[in-house]
Amino acid sequence: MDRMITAADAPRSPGRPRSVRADEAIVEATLDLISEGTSIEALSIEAIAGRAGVGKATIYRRWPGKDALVIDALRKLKGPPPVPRGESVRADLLTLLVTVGRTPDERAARVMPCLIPEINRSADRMRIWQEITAPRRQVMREVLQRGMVTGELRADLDVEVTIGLLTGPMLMHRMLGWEPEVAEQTLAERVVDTVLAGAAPA
Amino acid sequence: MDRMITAADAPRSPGRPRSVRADEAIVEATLDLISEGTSIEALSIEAIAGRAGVGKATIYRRWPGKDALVIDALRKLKGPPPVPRGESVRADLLTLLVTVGRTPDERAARVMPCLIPEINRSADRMRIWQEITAPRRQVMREVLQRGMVTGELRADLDVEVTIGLLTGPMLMHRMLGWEPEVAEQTLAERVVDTVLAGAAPA
DNA sequence: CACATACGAGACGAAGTCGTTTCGTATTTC
DNA sequence: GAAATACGAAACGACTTCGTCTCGTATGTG
Repeated sequence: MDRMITAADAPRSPGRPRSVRADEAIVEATLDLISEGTSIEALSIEAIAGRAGVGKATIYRRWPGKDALVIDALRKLKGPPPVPRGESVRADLLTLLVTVGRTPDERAARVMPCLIPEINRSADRMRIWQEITAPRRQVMREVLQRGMVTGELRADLDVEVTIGLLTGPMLMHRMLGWEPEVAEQTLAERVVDTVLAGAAPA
Repeated sequence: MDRMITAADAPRSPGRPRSVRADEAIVEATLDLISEGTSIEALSIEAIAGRAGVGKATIYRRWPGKDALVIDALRKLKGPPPVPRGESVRADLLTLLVTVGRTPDERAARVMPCLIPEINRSADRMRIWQEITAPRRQVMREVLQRGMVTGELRADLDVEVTIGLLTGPMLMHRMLGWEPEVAEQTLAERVVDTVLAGAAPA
């Protein structure tokens, strides 16, 4: 994967050092533009430079092209996965569900839908996506496995599919406008409770 | 919504009539390009004309611009929702799930992910999306309600959320590469059975 | 201080796209 | 046969973006 040459790098060479301020301004401008609706394909270096208040050369000095810059910017967007409090499985799942498709950064919710076409354009990018989202799935997996041990969940639960059952509707809600009138907290509760109860008669 | 002026229109005026062959070639070329990964924003009239073997003027004679053409092309892509056979709720749900994100046209599965950013760019487009997908959700809703009557499903089932539980994982699978190693038929069975059984202990 | 490098700004030619218009030709009605 | 309209092809001027390069200036190391 392409890596930028940051202000932090460089073996203390002579001359003026790279501006950390420019580093951040470029990445921020990139994320802003994407989150405002500019598709990655239509994203231009000119626009990024203009938004960042930076010369184009300053960008090309750091990244070989648009794609490498975008990948670096998206890496910056991700935060650590949320840590559930561990009280009950139901409460932990609720905590995780309301953050599906979110990160600490408010722009993430708007950026994510824009990435789906990119993901589907190459197996390589889909792999990158899997790596980024894996830690979050792992957290949910551990909560479910804990529930199977404590008896809060059935012992023969299909854990992987259950992750999909919980996550899928939340993603649909956020990315496809499913059930737009229902608040996220309410939807999360209904999803968890319906998954727990099952559709078959008691 | 903008409408094209088709070969079928025109009150039998004199002069050479519009070529139906060109109509179809333009729409087909548009769908081909989108399904091959060209984002809608990056889609060019030039490329469509070239692919269709048609002059640009022939396109501008029918549609006012790119957006109107794309909307018309997507309309052509949709087919009627599948009709479940009505044997058992479980079998009907399986039938519906394997067609989630599909239509009779093979390209639909590749086109759909490309539309998500467009949907999220305006409330108007999200509404159009809802209208297109509503009939399919309605079919699943009826299957679930039938199951509540026959006793195959619990009487107090949250129908809307259950639709999301069933559909969401299949969409994740298709659009985000979730569980890429699992076959669709197998995944559909596991999803249905896990939803039916529920996660809580028996 | 001398030197090296980065900075923002912008000029550069090449390429692509836009929507319109003009070709010469083809097809249909009256 | 005359008139009307559509056809594919291509040229038009205006615009945007590309990646490179050159300005004059700023900020570091030695």
